[in-house]
Amino acid sequence: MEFTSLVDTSLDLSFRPLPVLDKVLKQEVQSNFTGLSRDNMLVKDEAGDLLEELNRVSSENKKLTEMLTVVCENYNALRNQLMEYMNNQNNGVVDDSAGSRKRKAENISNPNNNNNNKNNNLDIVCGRLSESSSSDEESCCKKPREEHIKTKVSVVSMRTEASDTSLIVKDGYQWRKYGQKVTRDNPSPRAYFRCSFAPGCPVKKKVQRSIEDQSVVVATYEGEHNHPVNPSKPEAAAGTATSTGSRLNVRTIGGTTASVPCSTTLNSSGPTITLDLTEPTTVAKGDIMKMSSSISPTGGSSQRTTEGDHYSRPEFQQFLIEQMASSLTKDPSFKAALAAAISGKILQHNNQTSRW
DNA sequence: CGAGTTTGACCCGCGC
DNA sequence: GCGCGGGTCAAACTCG
Repeated sequence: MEFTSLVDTSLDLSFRPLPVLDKVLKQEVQSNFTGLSRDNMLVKDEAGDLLEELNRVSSENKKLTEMLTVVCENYNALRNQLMEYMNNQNNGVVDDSAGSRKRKAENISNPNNNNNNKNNNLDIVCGRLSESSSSDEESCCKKPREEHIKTKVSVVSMRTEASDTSLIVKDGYQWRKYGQKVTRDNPSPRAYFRCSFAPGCPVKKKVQRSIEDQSVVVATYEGEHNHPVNPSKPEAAAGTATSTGSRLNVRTIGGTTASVPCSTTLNSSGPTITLDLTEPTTVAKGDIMKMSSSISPTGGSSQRTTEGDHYSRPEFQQFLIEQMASSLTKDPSFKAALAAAISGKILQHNNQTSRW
């Protein structure tokens, strides 16, 4: 969805006063000046001062307008960059498993097996992948792709009941477990899940209990969903862990953090956000949006939610715009500058029309 | 009966 | 080249 399609965030400072307003202003100015003409001597000094003041304010307004233009340009440039980044994320989703390896033995011994059929299906779904099947292309694109995937990795840790041995993290999506492995560095097994809600969805997640705290389940998400959250599980979509009552910590691989209306903690792997979800009331979607958009002034650059695609959702974008608008309108200096710019434009316009 | 889970085997990258 | 370990596959099994 086009970001700009929601709200035109650009500031239109070009002055096009309504004819009625223009008339009223002219009358006002005229009456003021006719009133002043009665006492010319006294007015001359004041007029000189006022003109001086007017010139000063006008030049100030000019500067402010220029600054505002620069700010708008910068904002637009940033917005374009953001759009580009988001488009890249949406379009550049690569299923690293699909175009991938086929079992050598199976290919030799049984070339018509199900595995081949599966890969063909995936090639159809993710047309991009079939293009990259040649080994040359694969090798030359390997590094950037890996880097790209790295940017889409997010980690979610969730505190569960100690008695709960399942490795289930309910997050609104439908997952299919395809493997489990005991890793060397952690005695608890790691479970591998693939998103099964939409065919061809490239997202995978690994779930493993924390080595430091066995009651904490750490889920690592890779990739980005190419479909919305499962609508049949709205409670889970809001980030609620339903099974046992739990706490949810969200952080990105980059170690960034977010200021959210809940407690923040520091652990060995960096700052994390703890959402106390043990309460029976579910977290509203709006709250998640708030959390997603509340960027810590001290923490870092960005914060992604569990799925990361909240950014591309219209509700989030609307919320972001509202936040930006409200922060601007709450800023008295911005309001003063805007008022001065507008009044300057009005005066400038009056000067021009009075000259003609 | 279909969808999901379990689990042993296999693949592959990486370090030595 | 070899072994290790993480990741994946797929047949067997379970469950609703």
